[in-house]
Amino acid sequence: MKWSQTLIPTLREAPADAEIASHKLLLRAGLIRKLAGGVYTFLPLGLRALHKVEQIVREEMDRAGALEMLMPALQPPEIWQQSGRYETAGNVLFKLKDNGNREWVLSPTAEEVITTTAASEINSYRQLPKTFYQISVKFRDEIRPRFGLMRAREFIMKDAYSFDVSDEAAQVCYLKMYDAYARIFARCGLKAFPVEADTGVIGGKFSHEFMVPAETGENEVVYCEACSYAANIEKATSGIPKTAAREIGAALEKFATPGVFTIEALSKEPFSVAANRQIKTLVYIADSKPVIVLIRGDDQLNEAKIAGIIGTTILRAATAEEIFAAMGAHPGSLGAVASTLESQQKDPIRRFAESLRDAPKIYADERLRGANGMTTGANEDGFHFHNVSIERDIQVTQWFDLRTVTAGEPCVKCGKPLKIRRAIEVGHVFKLGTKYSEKLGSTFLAEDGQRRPCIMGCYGIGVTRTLQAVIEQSNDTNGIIWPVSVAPYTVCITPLNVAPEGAVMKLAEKIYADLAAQGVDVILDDRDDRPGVKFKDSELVGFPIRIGIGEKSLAKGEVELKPRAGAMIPVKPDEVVERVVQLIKDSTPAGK
RNA sequence: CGGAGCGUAGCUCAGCCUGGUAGAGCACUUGGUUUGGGACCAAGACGUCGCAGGUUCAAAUCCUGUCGCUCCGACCA
Repeated sequence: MKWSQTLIPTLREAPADAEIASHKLLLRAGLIRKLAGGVYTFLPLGLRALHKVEQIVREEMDRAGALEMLMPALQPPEIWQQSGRYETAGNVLFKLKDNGNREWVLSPTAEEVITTTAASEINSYRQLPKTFYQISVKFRDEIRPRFGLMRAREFIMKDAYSFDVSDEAAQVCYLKMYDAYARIFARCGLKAFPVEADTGVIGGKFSHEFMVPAETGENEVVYCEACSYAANIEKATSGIPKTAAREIGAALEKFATPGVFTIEALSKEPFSVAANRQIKTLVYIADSKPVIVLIRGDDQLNEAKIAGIIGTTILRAATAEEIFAAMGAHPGSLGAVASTLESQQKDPIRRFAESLRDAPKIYADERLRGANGMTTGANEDGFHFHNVSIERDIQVTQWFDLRTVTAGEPCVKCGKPLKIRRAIEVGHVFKLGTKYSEKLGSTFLAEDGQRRPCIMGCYGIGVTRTLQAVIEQSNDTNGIIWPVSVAPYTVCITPLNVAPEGAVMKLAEKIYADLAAQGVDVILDDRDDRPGVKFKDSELVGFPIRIGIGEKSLAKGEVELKPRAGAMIPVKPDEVVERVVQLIKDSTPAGK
């Protein structure tokens, strides 16, 4: 490609709405342009890079035996109602109406469609196992799109779905995909690592996310350097000890705490109750019903955990008004001690609470199990209790691990201190089980004559996000540093004098033709611009290899081979093609 | 959904407080000079000052509404 023939609108300055390095570089290097919030056009150069990522994904999916297909992005809402996700994923579903007022949804993933297809086309164990995938545009109604392609309303995702006859067979599929993912990210030049993950909206039993470490990532990962443990913070647990029991079994003691509404205030004079001897009482609204969550005063609730336990995504903190209606006291004085909770809730003015048939469920963190001598709100404004024994005084519905792990806690596997770092989620693999196959009727007749639901798995890769993650992980002050595997062009030839009959341009044209003949993706910067402009642009765009040709070096019988991330190598003109081909070979990971 | 900020040339922004002829740099066009790290000179083109309404003799500027964008928050009672 000749530079003058394509469109590479580089910018000296980044648009003001770009925050992170990769987003700025995508815009400055002329790869994408924003059409609206979270909606982007891929310009020619950006599309080339995107296609390279897609091709790597395609090759590895094919290698793993998955079958490519293409499903509609525009989908009828009925199948979403059937799976139950019309409600549970409702906050991210784009919904629209056609001119006949019929409703449609724009697909964020395609479990419903593929399961519907499998239901009608797969009927026998003889047809299994099967894994299908597609690379297509997806939609999410993001509350707050940001960081360019990282969190967009419209994006490209590879989604794959496996159908198996048994858990054992599904496990084989899962591992195959897991391996394929490791290969894909390695080929993209990404340092991605798998972590245990929460299953979120998709649902299912078991999952891993593939994470790219980055300060600007929107996820936090808990990991152990001593052993293999790594988990999304939404899922992570630690070996932190339970609250130490105290010897005494003293009776409840109510005391006045006027103006004290925080854990911190209660930990100071004159009360001096350490945060780790307090019980924090939180109220959430899950599917429009209040639930009470208890956690130790010095711990943080992990909302993803409680949402997972209740099995809803429609979970939010209750407002002060809702809390008073449900509890009969205001935040800061709440408590779940049985007697007070009951008396407050029975108060006739608590209409909201009365409208609920059942008392709110009380979920407590495991770390509080067996705790006594604790302090918590009396569920009466301005009062707290001392000497609370949680098992004696509070009717806990169920115990769970609900707290958020913090750095330095002992690893749940090996006991060494855990670390936490930020990361970008680029891939996600799930074991789905029969959640969708049961609801949408994807069953098969087994060898024994029994009809059973398929065991499913699903596997996603954010293709556009992966592209941006590559840039986020590989750039410097001058611009992008593309790995060869996803660079829009591998080689940029930069003649410093573009006079058509000059020796410089003639040599440039020859090297260009020779490289192209070798199958190298090469671009020739034939613009009649000053050298500085051309050098800056080639570094901003980040081509892995630049071949500089100018009168000065040519007089010495040399051209300049400049790897984007390395030092300049003088090379004889008739050796340059060979050297370039070798460089490309050296920088391509084995196994391709 | 709550709070804050911003919408002026393709991009970065000034002008707004204190109402009175629409600005700069970069980019773009033409001519000339220059030519190994984002050149220089000259001439030029590019704006319903987000949109709608109001106040006023007069609105980019003040007021109201609206749309869009950005940031913070929407666990830590």
